[in-house]
Amino acid sequence: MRKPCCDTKDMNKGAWSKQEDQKLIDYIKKHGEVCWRTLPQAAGLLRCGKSCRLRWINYLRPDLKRGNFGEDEEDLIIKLHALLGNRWSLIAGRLPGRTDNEVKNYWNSHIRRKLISKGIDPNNHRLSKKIPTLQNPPMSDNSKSSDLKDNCKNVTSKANVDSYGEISDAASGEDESYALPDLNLDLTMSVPSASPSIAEINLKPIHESKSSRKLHFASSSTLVLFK
DNA sequence: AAACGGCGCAACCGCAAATCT
DNA sequence: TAGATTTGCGGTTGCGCCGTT
Repeated sequence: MRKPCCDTKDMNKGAWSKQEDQKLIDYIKKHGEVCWRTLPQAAGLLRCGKSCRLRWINYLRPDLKRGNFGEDEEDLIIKLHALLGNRWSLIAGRLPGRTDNEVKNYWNSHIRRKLISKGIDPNNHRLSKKIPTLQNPPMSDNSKSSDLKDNCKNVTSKANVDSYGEISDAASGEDESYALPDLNLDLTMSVPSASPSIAEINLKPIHESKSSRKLHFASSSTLVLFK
């Protein structure tokens, strides 16, 4: 069994003090984002490395934007979530100055509720109750729904697009066509020979995220991409 | 003015992926 | 190549703030 990342005894937990923040900032300014495991001791902090990393990434980093999300950012989050599901770090990677935690919180506290109130299932971006007419779109803010609708206009004939501009959750694993918004993502695709039934899609966020994770799709699913 | 409830944000936890030895 | 260690991610929780009753 692997030991925990740090001894919890003798470690501070909970909210960070100004002094702790300053110590962390000073240390990283001087040495850069080095080994998080050893950083706390070297910086004179009674925190575990994980906690330091989180504090730096989510709060102290100088390039963070903070403040309210703009309408365009919100729109982009919705589109990216439709494409990527709950892959917050990838979504945040497309939003300069935003962190995965921030995006996740914003989704859960604002967007999710908003979509639900408009009768849209936030998990798969489908209408959870059918709203029949185009004349009465489900969103009170028409610009958003029409944005998504516009993005689905160019879909090939395989995609089913309803009055909302329905988008399936790519991560849901459902055997259906996917109508994806035009996101200009850097996508490369390969089919590993060892597992011909699975296609691997490498998602490389353009904005600064170091890691690129692989999404696995059943090959029976059809991806419909926009030009 | 006090109590209560909802909301938003920061931080923690557990797990998996990536990297190192 | 396998096991150990570190890093990163997503889900969840806890707490403070603010509006309502």
